[in-house]
Amino acid sequence: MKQVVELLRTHAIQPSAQRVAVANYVLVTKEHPTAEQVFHAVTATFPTLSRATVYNTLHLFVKKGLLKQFALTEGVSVFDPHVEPHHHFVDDETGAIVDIPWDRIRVEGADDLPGIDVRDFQVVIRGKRHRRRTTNKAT
Amino acid sequence: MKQVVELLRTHAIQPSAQRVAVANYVLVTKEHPTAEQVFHAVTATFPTLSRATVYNTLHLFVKKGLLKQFALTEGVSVFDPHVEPHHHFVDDETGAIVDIPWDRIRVEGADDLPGIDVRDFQVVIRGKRHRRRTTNKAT
DNA sequence: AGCGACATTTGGAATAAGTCCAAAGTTGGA
DNA sequence: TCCAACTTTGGACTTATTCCAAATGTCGCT
Repeated sequence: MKQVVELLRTHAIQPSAQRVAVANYVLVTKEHPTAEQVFHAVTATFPTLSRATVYNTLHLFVKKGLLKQFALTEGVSVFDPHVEPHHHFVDDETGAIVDIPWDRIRVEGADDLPGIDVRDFQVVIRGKRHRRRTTNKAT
Repeated sequence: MKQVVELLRTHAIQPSAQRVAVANYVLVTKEHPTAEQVFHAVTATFPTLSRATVYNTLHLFVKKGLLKQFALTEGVSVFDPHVEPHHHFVDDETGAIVDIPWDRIRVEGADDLPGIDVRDFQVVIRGKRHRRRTTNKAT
């Protein structure tokens, strides 16, 4: 908890109560929440928090490099505290988003495209998670 | 023009005037338009077309396999008549989206992830286009 | 402790993208 | 011709997000 305050300070962010509350959720989660989900999660413990502040704070964290913002599903942005390069899997059935480690996938040629100054890239995978592999037949 | 009617028929789509008008734009463009952009482009020649019909038609085309829908920029979907697997480059400065041929990039390991039934994947590249090298083309 | 300057938060209005709906229009085939 | 199914439409509604001006909080200085 306390180290979040330090983390914000080292990123030149004033650690207001609201920002600390948002940080304590969004900088830790692996769920790739939308802004709305952040709002719901944080208002549980900080009921006076406003939506506008959630948006302000998320965008500030993105600007300061504490978060990444991704467009992986239609209509909404999701936020991810995992700021190092990595890939994403999107479960078509549930909408769940899962990080895929950078080294798990080998990509060749993406940063060497004519006329393009590549800032970053990632592989986006869609599909479904399959049921646990067991020797039982479940039907 | 006429072959669009045939194309719709072979995909079990009744070729109404509205659908043909939308098809003549969206099945040909390389611009990755949003629904709103389709609406604007097509109402230029078919002024009575409604937004609802544009959405209905785009979704129908997606369902019938004539279009792909992608979430590449925040908040909006774009539509792409290029339905074969390929990658995308998104220009950060202009928002322009450009297809990258499948074979231009080699990806290894994306379809072999534990617990995941991969339906498809693509590389999404972000950056900016750099100055054109003496491409002379009439504007 | 008080003050001013600045930063931050807030609720609500505004905007944008998309969905939903019931009524009206169109069409193909018996 | 007529009808049942299909298609289109405008408008209301929802959801995500931005914008704004007022209120509140913070900090350094005296």
